[in-house]
Amino acid sequence: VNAAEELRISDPTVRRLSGYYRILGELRAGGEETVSSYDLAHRSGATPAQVRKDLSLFGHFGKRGTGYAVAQLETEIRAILGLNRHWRVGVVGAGNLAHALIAYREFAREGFEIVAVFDNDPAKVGQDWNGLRVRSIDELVDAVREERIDIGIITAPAEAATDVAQRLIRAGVRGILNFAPGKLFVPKHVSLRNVNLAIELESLSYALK
Amino acid sequence: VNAAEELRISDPTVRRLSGYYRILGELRAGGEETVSSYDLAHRSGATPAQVRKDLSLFGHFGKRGTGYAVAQLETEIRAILGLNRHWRVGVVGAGNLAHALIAYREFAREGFEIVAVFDNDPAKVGQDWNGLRVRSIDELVDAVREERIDIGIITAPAEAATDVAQRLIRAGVRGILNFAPGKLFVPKHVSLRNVNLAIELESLSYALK
DNA sequence: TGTTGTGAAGGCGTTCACAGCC
DNA sequence: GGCTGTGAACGCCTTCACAACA
Repeated sequence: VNAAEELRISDPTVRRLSGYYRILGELRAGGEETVSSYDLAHRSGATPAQVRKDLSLFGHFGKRGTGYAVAQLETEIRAILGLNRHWRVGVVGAGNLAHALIAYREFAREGFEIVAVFDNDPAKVGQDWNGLRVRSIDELVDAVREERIDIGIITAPAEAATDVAQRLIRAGVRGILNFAPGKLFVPKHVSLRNVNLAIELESLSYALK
Repeated sequence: VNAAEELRISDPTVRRLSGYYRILGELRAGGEETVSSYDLAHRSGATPAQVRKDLSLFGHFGKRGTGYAVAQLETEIRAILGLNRHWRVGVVGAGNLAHALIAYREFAREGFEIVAVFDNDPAKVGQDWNGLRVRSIDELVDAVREERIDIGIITAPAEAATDVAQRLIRAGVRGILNFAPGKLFVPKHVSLRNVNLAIELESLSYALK
């Protein structure tokens, strides 16, 4: 019974699932075979009821009196999150953040492969980045199509972000992860996630004041 | 009239304020003197009612029929967010992400100064990073106290994050921005913000599936 | 007239509490 | 006895709608 296609799942739920998924990987590596909603809750920062409700939206994965089978639940969530396929990713902006993303082990492990890097600085174009040649922004639209890139990550500065997003969308990417501050307008068939480091630090500042 | 000390302000509200603040800076640079809740809403992705409600939690900043005075509102929000003071920041984990943070112009402009970098890799300790000497993790507690560091940023790998957080807390930081996956347990006098890149990409993956 | 400030209504996610099942 | 699955209650944030006012 999979209700995913019918039911609307909230963003917080999806983000928690991602958390459960990581924990399940650790539990499996540690030899655990079952886990209760209480344990998952404690490790993830959620509540037991929350864990059960989140999982029940997608099926009946648990056994009363026992809990959830670690390996099976991990497989279920992998499928729910769409991690049992390969995602081809392009990064725009060949700076330090791009370097950090390319080096990030977690990504490759979950099926996100960075297959292209772009920059508008002629001095950077042509450089070798972990085996990838940095390409010009002018090649972006064609390259995204050729490389069949699904997801674009914008690490370019704010001034360039709008233009970069338009190119990515024109080239047909369906998802964008944006690190530049400022609002991007995207058509509704494109999914957008924003990570704004200034907001994180400023909300900390507010809490500390 | 400042209700900040009495009223409980929600996290979403604070994050939106941070967005308004950035936009106000742009408007001022563009020579705008007033702005309406409609305009701020459109530029930030909120709704006009939301903008007015957020601002009304802290005072009566607007003029009916006219809108908000850009420069004045910017000053108000700066004070609300605690950005009219200097925050001393330490980064733990001298990798690519740390490089990106140190190079990030936005931070310095808003009063966040990175004054120390730490790593546990002997090969990195002693290296020069934009004028900062990379210090050993073993120096962390003493250095945080000496340098009067308020905020710690954890860019270390997941395995090290718990230990790093404990050291930061023992040394007396009041805020932590954590980039490592996994839950950190902090006492309630310490504020914690998490940025988890895997969750961002996986929630995109879910939306695209 | 144009726009703010705000009580009231609405919507949505979380928590409760317990029936159901192993 | 232990733990899941879930309808109902709750609480919180958002949106509405309009009075107040420049």
